Amino acid sequence: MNARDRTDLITRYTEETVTEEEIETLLEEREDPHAYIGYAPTGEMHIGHFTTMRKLADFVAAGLEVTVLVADLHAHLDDEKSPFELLEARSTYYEEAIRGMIEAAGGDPDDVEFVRGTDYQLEEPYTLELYRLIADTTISRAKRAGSEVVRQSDNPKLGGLVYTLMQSLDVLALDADIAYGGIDQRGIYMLSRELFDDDEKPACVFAPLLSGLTGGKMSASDATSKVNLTDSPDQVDEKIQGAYCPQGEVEDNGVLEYLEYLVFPVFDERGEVLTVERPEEYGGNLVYETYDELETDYVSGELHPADLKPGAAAAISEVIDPVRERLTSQPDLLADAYPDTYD
RNA sequence: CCGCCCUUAGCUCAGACUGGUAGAGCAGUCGACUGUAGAUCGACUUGUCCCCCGUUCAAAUCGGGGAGGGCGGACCA
Repeated sequence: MNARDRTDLITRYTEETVTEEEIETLLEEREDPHAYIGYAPTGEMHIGHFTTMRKLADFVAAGLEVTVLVADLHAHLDDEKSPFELLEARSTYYEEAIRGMIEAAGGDPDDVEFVRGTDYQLEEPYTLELYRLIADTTISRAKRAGSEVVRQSDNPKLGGLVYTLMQSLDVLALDADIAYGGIDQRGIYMLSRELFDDDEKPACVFAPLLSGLTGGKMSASDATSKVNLTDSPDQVDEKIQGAYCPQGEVEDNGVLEYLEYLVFPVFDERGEVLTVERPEEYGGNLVYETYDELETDYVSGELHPADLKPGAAAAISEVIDPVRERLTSQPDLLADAYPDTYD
């Protein structure tokens, strides 16, 4: 693969790349540039995480060295979302879930290096650099950078601001050439690019954030707005059945987005196609090899939501199935990480 | 260290002055209408009124103590 093809692979199904030229140049000059994604082990992982993780298989295929940072300290710094005592259990669960997602997406988890925040964030040179950033950055600048990521409240703690600076610094600490994450991470990595020299600042790749199933954004606090990795086929079916899904409309349509960014990319990797069962009275079954074909039928009205939903639910279940199996076969993982939910 | 304010449904809050079986909006659940969902109607559900003690026939409400949160003052060789 040449640099151009590798760049295309790295940037496909993404929301934004900063900048494509930088990435192509990087690939021309270096054999195996280094990409990283960080996750704070807070709440249970869901289908939105899966669409983001799927890309790591593309990264590996494009010849990037890939690191996943399990940012344990960040999970506590962001409004104490994870209690200090649970950081270890949640980090273990996150790593296992992420391995499962990479494998389900057709990648080999062993091609990815896992790092914990506490592996390097508690000592020099990291701490010293962090203090310099703290001294150098205004409160309003840090607040703006982290506003889409850090939990907002009337009485925010300092943790949220330190969180933002730490994540900006992680790029350097991990020696990453490319910072990857959801588009919500944009502000933080733009701060990174602003703070550091040209030869240190990261190129960025951002994944789209999928709409929630209830219309609008996916919400951590609303179980019906998203499919969890451990949802049974029946639960998935129930959630998709209840999803906001206006006929012919693509806007804010979580069901279609799940298909575009998760189901079809994974099916493509596995060599599968999507079958939509439809009663004879409405024209009989349909088979789709690509998302574009499906969207065209949906927009034209040929494909009705009531027929799409069961087919989409089955396909989603099929995609998350290996991850669900992996997690439910180790019940202690979730029980230890979320004792209040699984007692 | 001192002073003041706040704590009521999943969320935002009213009710407290003047004690009498705890409310609204949003959210949620269920029906109707759609070949899905939403929207729109219709119905329904929701409580340790932060905790303890006291006064009273009766306390979310009054008094005392405590916890958590917020704001301000003072100190600053």
